[in-house]
Amino acid sequence: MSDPRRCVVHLDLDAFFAAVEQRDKPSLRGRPVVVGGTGGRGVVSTASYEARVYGVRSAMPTIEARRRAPAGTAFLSSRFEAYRASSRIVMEILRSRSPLVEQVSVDEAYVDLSAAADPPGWEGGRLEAWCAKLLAEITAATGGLTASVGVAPSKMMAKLASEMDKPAGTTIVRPGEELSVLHPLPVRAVAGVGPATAGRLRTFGVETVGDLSRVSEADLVALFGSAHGVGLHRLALGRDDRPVVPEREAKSVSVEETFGTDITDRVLLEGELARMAAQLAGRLTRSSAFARTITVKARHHDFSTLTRSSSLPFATGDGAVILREGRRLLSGLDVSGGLRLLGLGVSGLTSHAQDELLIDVAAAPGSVVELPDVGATPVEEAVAPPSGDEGEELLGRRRDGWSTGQDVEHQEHGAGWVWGSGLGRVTVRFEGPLTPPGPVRTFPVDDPLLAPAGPPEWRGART
DNA sequence: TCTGGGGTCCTAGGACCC
DNA sequence: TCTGGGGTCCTAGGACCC
Repeated sequence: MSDPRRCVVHLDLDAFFAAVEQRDKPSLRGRPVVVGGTGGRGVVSTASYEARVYGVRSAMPTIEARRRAPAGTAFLSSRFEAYRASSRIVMEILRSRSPLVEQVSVDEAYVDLSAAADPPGWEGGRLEAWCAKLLAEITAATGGLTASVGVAPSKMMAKLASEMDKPAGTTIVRPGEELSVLHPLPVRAVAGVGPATAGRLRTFGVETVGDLSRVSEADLVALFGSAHGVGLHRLALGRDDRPVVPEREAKSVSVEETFGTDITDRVLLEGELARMAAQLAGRLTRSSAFARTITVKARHHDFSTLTRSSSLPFATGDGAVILREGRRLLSGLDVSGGLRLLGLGVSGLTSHAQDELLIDVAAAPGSVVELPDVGATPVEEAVAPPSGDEGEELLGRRRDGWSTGQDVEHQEHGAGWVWGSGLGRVTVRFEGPLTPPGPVRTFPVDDPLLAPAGPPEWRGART
């Protein structure tokens, strides 16, 4: 069993993206809201609880969600800036409780309370009171967002506990109670058991974690390999001593895009590659990182996906170098059948550029070392000119520049959000987190009085 | 139903070196 | 001439997670 002295908290913000939208858009409160890709190939990121009633789920194609959801459901594109702002507030609150906080994603974190200055302990009702206070503080500080929390002696059990009473619930699994909670659950509850592993286990009659716990470690290793097999065996027995790790260094950075229609035109694809290379270079620069390995990813019309990668003899943060490698890798791929997705990534990250001098020294005397033209070519100039409206349309981008849910500011009507756009018009609802539901007005898409805006200020909202 | 975008970790084979 | 074993690096693909 895991160390009973450990006390791990898992916190999960409830329907996070949708909840932020309902907070910031009063007319959507109490109504079904679906956040995610709104285009033909989009998928759902988050559905509000009102939308889940109709069977709308995360990762579902948006097309399917539109079929299931009732009329009047809001389909919004994501506003990551707004979600990050609220996430930061929540993470700060968690860090005020313990120095050991591991942020898993924008809406999820572990806290190791064993490292806290004044841990509440398992006995009495102190832990319950501690959780209630935490959740109340989060709700107050975020303008009404709710979270669910689980507490247990290990990460796995804390996470499972946080899922048992949603939304806004608290579940505590005390030392010694783990197996009675864990074993009745389906195998999918174990971290690392996805559709493939669950499917293979089912063919052996293994349905629950209890079933899994009765399979020998040797059999699991034979089936799933050493790392996965050993891990499954331990977790099924409730043994989980994975530490709460505050900071991890990124191992790779990537950008990818699924197009509105499959693309066969290499000029268009190289233009996309250039955009991605510039984006990657910017992200590397901002984190003072350099990369040695470049990877191109391509998905065909039939969803088959392949990657091609190559490692440079030096680390680079230069978009032109990344782009040149990317183009070389792309040139070796067959795109005649059309690509539905193109991606570009870098890995082998280091915090310093291994400058070419090192390679020079390492090279045999007299040999010629081909140096990269570091920084010589601005990425934008290294490719064909932007593809124009026709290209944008093929790529599946909005030509009018407005996305549903986006924050805007109108010089006469004030702050609002894009309710919808098309046919040269954009409709805006003028309301914000601190106002009552507001009126709707329609403008030409190029109305000079209308401009994109940052996330609205919600502090002071009544909860 | 027809499948996003950002990641992590693992495996396996081949090259290469000692 | 035919043979070893181990270690590291690289590439490709797949499972999984949020």
